[in-house]
Amino acid sequence: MPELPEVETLRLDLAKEVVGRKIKAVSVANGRSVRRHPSAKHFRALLEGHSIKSVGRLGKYLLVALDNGSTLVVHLGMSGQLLRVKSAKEPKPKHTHVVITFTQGGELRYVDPRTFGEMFVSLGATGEKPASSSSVNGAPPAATVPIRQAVPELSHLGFDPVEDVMSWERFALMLRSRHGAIKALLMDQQFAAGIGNLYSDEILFASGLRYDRLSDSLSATEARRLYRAMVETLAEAIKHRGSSLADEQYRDLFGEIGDYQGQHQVYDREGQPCRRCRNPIVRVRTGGRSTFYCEHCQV
DNA sequence: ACGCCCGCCTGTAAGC
DNA sequence: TGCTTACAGGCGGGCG
Repeated sequence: MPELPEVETLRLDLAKEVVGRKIKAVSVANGRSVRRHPSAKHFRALLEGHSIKSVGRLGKYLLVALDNGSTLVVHLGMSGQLLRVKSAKEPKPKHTHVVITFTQGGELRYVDPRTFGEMFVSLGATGEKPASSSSVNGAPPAATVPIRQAVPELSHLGFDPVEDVMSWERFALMLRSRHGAIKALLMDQQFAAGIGNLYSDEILFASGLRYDRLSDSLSATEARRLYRAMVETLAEAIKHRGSSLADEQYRDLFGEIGDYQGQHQVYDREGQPCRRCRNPIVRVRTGGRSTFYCEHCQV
């Protein structure tokens, strides 16, 4: 379940560890992880011989920019891990589907037991080098424009709550333009990119809002609280290097677990006392997934 | 437009 | 103890 904070933690470490490295070889052990390509060979050929220029992120997608203008896109799905190892001799974990070897030594391994995740190389909007960093005046936040040009496959994604700063008034307007349960909206990647089941529950607790409040029913104060809670909760989780739960197995680039799970107010805390009011945290199932909340603190 | 379900997957854990 | 079942849920697609 890596969500925005976990992917951002990976991005920050990748930026330090792999930028400037040249891809010597790529091996694919499970083609399902590169299913957008006609073959594993096709995927490999697009990567081999190219150097890594920078590492970006949009929602839950990692964007590894290469020196020829194409972008290696990585999504971890439910159980994906990206692991940086110094030596190829280190034992390979089960379900290691893709290995990228660098000319300078060391390798990057993509491990994903459930294969919900994927990797693919995007050639950009026209298959040519994307424009450097020109901004488009008006509506969408400028930061997303180059990314959307570089990776048209991700053009359906909404704003990134960490990268794309906006006024709470604008956010309130976006809420009012939709009708439906607020939790489902937060998790809708076409609305906001990067929030999943865990962080939507934490954000809603921090906002004092129930998961089933209708998005167009929020007062201006509530919308402002939700916006601030969204930005602050995600930022705090990034500071703590993301959440690792007992069953989930999120690991960072070095195989280490995150630290934010200890800060959780509601997620995976069914029956435990609310840290604010001591009433037990409630768990309900909606749309096939669990929602954790406090009946007293969230209205 | 929205809610809800399925299929895709494997590892873990609870239930019988 | 051993088998079966449920659950975890991101994402895309379908249906009502």
